Amino acid sequence: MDYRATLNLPKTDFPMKANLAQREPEILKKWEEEDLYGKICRISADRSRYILHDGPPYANGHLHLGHALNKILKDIILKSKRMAGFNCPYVPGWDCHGLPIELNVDKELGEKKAAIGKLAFRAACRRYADKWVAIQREEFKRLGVLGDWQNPYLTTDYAYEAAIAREFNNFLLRGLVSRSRKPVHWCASCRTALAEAEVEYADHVSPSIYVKFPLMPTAMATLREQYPVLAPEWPMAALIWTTTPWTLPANVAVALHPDSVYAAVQGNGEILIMAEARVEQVMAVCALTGYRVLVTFPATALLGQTCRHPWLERESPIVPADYVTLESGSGCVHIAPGHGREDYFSGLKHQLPILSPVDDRGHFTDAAGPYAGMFILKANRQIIADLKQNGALLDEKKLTHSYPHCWRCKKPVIFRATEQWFIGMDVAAAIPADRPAALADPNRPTAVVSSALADDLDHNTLSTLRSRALAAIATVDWVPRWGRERIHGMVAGRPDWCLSRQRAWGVPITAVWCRDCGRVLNDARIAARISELFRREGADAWFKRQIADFIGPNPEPNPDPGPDPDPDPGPNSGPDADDPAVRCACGSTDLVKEEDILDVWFDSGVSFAAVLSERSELTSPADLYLEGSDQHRGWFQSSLLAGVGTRGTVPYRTVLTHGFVVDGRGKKMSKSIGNVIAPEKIIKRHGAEILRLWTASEDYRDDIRISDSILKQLADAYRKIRNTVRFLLGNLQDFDPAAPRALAEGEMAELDRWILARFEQLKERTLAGYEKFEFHQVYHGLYNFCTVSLSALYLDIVKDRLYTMPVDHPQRRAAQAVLYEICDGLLRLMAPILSFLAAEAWDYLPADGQRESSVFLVSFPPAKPERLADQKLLARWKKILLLRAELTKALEIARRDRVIGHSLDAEVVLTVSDQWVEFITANQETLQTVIIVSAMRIVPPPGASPSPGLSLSPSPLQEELTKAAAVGKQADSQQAKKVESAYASEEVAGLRVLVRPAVGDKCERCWMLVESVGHNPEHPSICHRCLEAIR
RNA sequence: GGGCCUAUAGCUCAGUUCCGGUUAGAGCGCACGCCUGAUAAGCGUGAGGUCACUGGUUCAAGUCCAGUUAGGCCCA
Repeated sequence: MDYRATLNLPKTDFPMKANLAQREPEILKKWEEEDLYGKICRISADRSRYILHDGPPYANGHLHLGHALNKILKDIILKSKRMAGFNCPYVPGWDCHGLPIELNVDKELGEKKAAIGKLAFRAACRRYADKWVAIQREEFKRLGVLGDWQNPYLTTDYAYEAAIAREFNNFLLRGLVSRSRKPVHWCASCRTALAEAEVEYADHVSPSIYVKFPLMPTAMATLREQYPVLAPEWPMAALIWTTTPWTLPANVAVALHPDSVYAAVQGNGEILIMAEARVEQVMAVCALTGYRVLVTFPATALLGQTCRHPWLERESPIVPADYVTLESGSGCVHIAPGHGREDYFSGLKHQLPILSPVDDRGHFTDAAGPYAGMFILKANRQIIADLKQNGALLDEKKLTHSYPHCWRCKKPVIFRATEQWFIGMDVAAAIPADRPAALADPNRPTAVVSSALADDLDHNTLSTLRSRALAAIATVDWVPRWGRERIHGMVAGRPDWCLSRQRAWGVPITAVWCRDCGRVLNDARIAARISELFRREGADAWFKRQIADFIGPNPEPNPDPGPDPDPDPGPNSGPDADDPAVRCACGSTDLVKEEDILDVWFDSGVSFAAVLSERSELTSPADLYLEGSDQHRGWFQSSLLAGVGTRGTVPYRTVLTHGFVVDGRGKKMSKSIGNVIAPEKIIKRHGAEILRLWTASEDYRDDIRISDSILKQLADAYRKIRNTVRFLLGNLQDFDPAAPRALAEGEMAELDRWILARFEQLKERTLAGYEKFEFHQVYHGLYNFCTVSLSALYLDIVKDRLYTMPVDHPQRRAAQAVLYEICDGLLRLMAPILSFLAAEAWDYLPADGQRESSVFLVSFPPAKPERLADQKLLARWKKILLLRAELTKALEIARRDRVIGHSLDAEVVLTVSDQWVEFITANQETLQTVIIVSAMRIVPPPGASPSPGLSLSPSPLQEELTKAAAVGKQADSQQAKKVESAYASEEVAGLRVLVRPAVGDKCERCWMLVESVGHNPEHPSICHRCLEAIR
């Protein structure tokens, strides 16, 4: 008879093979069709909100792994928060303005760009950004990220552009914005400013000259006082080296390295000051022989003194600068803040004037005196000649070196100071007090920089943006904790925020200034008009419209002004058709609008105002910002400054950062190394689910590695989890979760109660992991539970009960109830990470009539802490598992020795020391079940007298062993020898284990070796237990 | 060059938040075996670590301190 058919073997349609590349798109389609995200929002509408505000990725190019990591982390957090009972709307965003898009559109347009005009060019940029938003949106959705993909926020939305202008003007009105000069890369041929990305480095031949800057009399006197060897008859000069003679007219200082030693070198009847370490080389280059180092002294001896410009009546103070190098030159550096980046910072630090007597075309202006009108590179020669003539030149050579060139016209570029717009970090200004309530009001008027602001301006004491931002940093929860140090250091040390870019694609600096006096108009009425027009027409309005539309009385009063939230506007509160035309304080009406473009960091920095405060489903401040650690310099900081500067408060409560994706050896990914892995490739090969698992599996606070072998490992782990779930489902095919439970929990088998306790521990660990954003803890917990607790232990053991017992046997039903609860709970716990697996398997879980249609509509499994209350249970199992480990070792030895194959072939005979006797006797049945053998007996140790009260076999072990060998079915002398050497445990003192073939025949149905097999003539090949089961 | 951070088996992580305490653990992978009623599955056993390196504090250091090396982010 075929007894196989009488077993309850697992059965399920849930496929073993995931085939994710194909299945995932189907699941996504289903989510979209049933509007899963919308459903979740609807059922959680009245729950308390948890707002994760999306930092907008840049709308350019396909996604890389960094994007995937970031968005998946966000998705895991949001899904886990939803399942933990929160209402979590997710509005994804994109950063759509800025240079990279402009450059790419430039490339696409080629020659045409010049012809089409600014507005058409901006339209092309908008189309370009829209195209990439559409592409990236699909790529993000493919990762299984749930969100309001139909209504994302784009920084190019008209309302968003209006918000950017509004917030800029908010800064302006508070007195935080100013104009001043700053050097930028400038192409004199294209007559335009260049960004770093537009500069290419190539070899260039420059003059290399050493120039003397005579010390002023006081400086010489001070030095001589300290170092009398410096005789008064010799003039002294600091010797500087430069490759850009044309910057000398803009010289305002000479810098020394503050920690270096300088030398006074005598030669040619004069004394030259230079770094001691450079003397030999400089003298060699300048071919000066017979020189003599008179004395050396620390730089401090000269710092604070002054020298004289080589030909101008201008003093040049001697200042310290860390960037002075002793690798080249003389150790004395000529400083022209208008023509160099480092020079500029020195200028700011020492309050030096920023001179830049060079016009758009690269010609000297009148301020350059005798060189006015000359092209700067041509003027080099003249300047050198003049220096030579007045004796200031020590040496002149040619030098070939790497020099920046314009990417388009390939001509060398220059550094030139131009007027730029800044937010001042240290300006005393009317920064509002921290009043989050005002921010949270969704009805806050947006088109009007209104009475609320006027109120702020009146009532707040002045403070600086830097001090307020630093104070605000302390109120935020930074995860990991060092984020606070990092951003604090950056904010403390950062220069003023340079807002202006000489570009075309972006929101303009919406400032109006007076052509006559240069003053910037600070007028709330103008700000309000700008904001309103942008809202209707986008930022293009600035370029499309005349200035009168922004400054004059509103030319076309809005026929539908909308609800006025403030019925009694203050004196400065909005457009009014009766207002007279705006004038500058100087009386002039000759006003111009600025055409520079705002830094894109400003765009995204005000996203809290443009999105969180504007959309009814969102709130500001957000609960969480989550980005890569580079954003301490970027978005976290721009948001901080924008929030503090305009609202007096930070737009986030918690900031979570992740590291960067690196390759298997920990090296950063770069095209040139060729170690870049595209997410698309991984999705095609393994599925997005593996990418999600990868995101969860590593501790993302550090950099996270990826490689083929890591992916393979994760794919293996996925398969293990999937198979475990499949096995659970297969054993639940005949289970009705709605039916009354066969056994109360207290009546369940020891094994069942243990696994439920383990599951409880898993729940605790998992929920804590989600709570702390430590998803690798969640992953390891889930995975270990599946492999160790379930697959290797509980499921392997409980198979016998599930397969062989009668369908309705209480013990079998009890096991199923356990499986059901665990399967249901596991799917819930894994859903935020293994979203596709959880969603797919959810549909195969037996329904109880109340079941939600998607795992994402339910909560995490409820905690049942009472299961962990029984400390004795857990302590008992610690011992049981320790014994199991020892017994399986003994079984393995027997297997190796060909005594047994399957563990059910075995009978285990063991002897233990007194301290273990009681425990093992009491748990004998559980132990036997746990090691899956056919029989187990406990005998006293050799020579021991039987303990009273214990039902132990009285025969000593040795006797037992001999007997066992004799009755063994295939007993022969060789076998007897093997059997004699019982395994002695090292872990459990006194434990000796004998493994031998079990007595009896193998039951064809349950595979146990039982003496009752053969007793029933009708069913001679099965045991008594199975006989019961099939009746 | 500066700021912040990281370093535990081949891989991914634990190692009891700040106040150090037995022989440093897990899973995977690998090797060897078992099973053939989870089967392109399942089970078992085993081998893998100078806790990056050097020095210091201490009775005692993976853990605390300093430096070095390698790597990452941001600046210069």
